[in-house]
Amino acid sequence: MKKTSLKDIAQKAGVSTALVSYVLNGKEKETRVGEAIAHKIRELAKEMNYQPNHLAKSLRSGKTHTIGLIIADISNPFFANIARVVEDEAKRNGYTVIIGSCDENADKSWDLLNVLINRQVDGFIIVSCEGSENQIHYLKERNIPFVLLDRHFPDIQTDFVATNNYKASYDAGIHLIKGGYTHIGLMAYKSDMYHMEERIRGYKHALQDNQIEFQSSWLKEVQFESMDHEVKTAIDEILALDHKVDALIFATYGLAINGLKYINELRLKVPSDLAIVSFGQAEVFDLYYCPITYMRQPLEMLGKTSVEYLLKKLKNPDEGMKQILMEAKLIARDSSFAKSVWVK
Amino acid sequence: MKKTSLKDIAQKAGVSTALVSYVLNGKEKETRVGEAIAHKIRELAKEMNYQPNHLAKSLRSGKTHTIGLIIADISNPFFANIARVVEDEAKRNGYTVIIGSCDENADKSWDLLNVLINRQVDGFIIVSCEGSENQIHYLKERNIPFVLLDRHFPDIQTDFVATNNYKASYDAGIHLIKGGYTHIGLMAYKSDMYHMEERIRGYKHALQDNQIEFQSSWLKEVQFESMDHEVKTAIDEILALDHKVDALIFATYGLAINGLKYINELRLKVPSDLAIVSFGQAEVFDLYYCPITYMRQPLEMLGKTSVEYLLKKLKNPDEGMKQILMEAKLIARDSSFAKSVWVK
DNA sequence: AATTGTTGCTTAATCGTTTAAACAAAAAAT
DNA sequence: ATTTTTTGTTTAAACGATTAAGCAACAATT
Repeated sequence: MKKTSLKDIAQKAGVSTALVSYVLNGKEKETRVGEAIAHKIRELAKEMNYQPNHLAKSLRSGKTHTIGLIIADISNPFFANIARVVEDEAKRNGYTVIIGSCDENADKSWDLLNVLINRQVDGFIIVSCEGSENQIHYLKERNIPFVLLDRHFPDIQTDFVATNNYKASYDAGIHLIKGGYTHIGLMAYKSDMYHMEERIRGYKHALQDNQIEFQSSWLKEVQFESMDHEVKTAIDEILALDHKVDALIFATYGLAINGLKYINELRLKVPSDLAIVSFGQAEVFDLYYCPITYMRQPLEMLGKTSVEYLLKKLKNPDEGMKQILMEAKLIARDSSFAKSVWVK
Repeated sequence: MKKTSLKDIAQKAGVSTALVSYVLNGKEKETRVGEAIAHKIRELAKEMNYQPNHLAKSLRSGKTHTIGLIIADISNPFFANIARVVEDEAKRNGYTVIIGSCDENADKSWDLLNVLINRQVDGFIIVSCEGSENQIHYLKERNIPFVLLDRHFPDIQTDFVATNNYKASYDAGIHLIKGGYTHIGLMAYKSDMYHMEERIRGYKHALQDNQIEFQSSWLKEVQFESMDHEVKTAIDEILALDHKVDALIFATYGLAINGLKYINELRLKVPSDLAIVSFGQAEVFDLYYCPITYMRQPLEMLGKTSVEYLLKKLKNPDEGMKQILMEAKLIARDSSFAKSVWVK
């Protein structure tokens, strides 16, 4: 049983395919299709369960109503959730999303980009990974519409939707300082990505603005690929210091998970031995015996806005560049409970 | 700058599009294309950065090299991970995956199915949700290839790849019994789905085979939609019983997360107050102060095999039905530490 | 009565491929 | 020298839709 096509309907109705197309696309008025025949066509279409062939439509129109979503790391629940938001929002607008994760690997990202371009996606939403600047330039050159999500490149003029990472990190620092912590560490990725630099910058400024001198031994930058054991070493180190750290900020979800596991192994008490604030968000943080304070990023808004920007651009390619930084919100939990209260 | 098409190359080379197509598809031998011209075409293609238009190819061939993956609940990390496996395996075989989550809702599943059918996916891999039997019948009637993943319907003859849930649940029970636990509860979803029934059946048999009389008050079936608070009530109840439960099996990841959070709130000690074994798997279970014993399902194998089955079916639609049940493996951790050891 | 306008429909090109069939020229066999 | 075979290439239809342009038939206007 083959799928019914316009032609099948046309044949059965004894008219040309043009008429059928007009009617089923609601163009009967403009194109002056006869009342009676229009009715008949609609009947037949329903009867024969006509479903238009997207491929043919797309080939003709040059629009696939498909968005390519390239995500740096889909195993991170923050990104997984944002992907869901993007998918839902796109669906609400009649778009389908094809998702790909490049696992923080620029080569993989290239492959994905090409596969999706060949699939004629109308545009991209991209959570960039390190070393993928050339890909952004490529898209710009080829005039393929795209919006950067969560991470962007300050040196490249693009549309983007991201979090104010400087501010978020600054706030995290301030929160701990206000809580009476004075030796505050930051665990981040070793990376040239702007969002990571911003998180480091915000952290440093928070210390500086409160007359705490930043110690370079407090900042631990670990490699994404060898996170598992580098995190352990880093924690060992910051705890062995003279000016031993009493609070630690994790700059990403992955670091937090690894770090907390190890802190568990060490039988350290949070927050008395070590206070914690983390980026990223996941129900997981509630599972820890002591709920984890974290920076809540406006996940829904980020996802929705990125779709909105992209769709606007698809409708009107000449629209101006859109850039927005959204604020994260600190969710205070027990893991950063004020030292001033429980000390003494 | 428009994309280069076959025609563009043909023009520049001064030949017909047919030749170009033959050469670029490696059919030069069968179709006897001249050595020289073939070379020239290949050169030009590279030079002009030719990328075939997938839409046109698909329209012509009737094959999109795209798989629709419908997942009951993508926010469950087990499913999220299996989705990644499916995606990777498909990519390795030159297929693209379009993922949709129906959030355990049969209507949403219908929508997804239709969207994807209109997009002309070649076939489906489906993690079914409750009440979606009609959709399976629909696919069978329309002769659209598909493979059920993780969940299947015993009353409908289909290809499927799933876990032996009966055995897994039985093993979970046996493990606890051997550990000296005698009052064992099971928290499951209220559902007609076969995989859930099997998990209940396995649990009951484990008790029965060890002369423990099953108490209906030990089995808690909660609604997926109102899981948050129903789980709490359920835990309250099984702890208030005369024959109070000393161990609890969570039949899914979502139940475990909610349950463990609440157990934390109650300040119950695992495993001394309550031992835990859970289905589902996630790094999260390591984060709990007391690592959680769980049934590891062969995630990689499940995903890969489902792709393999589907692709085989796409190549040869008449191939026989393939069904396989894989075994889960119990990963013993502290949360189910043998009572016989710590109780004097 | 000739012109113009309106209505209702068909024709045919197009999107970018694939591929069976046709064709012409050269080479081989009779 | 004619026929057959081989070789290299082109033609054109097809996939399933959209849509500008064309064409009758009839009605309305001059």
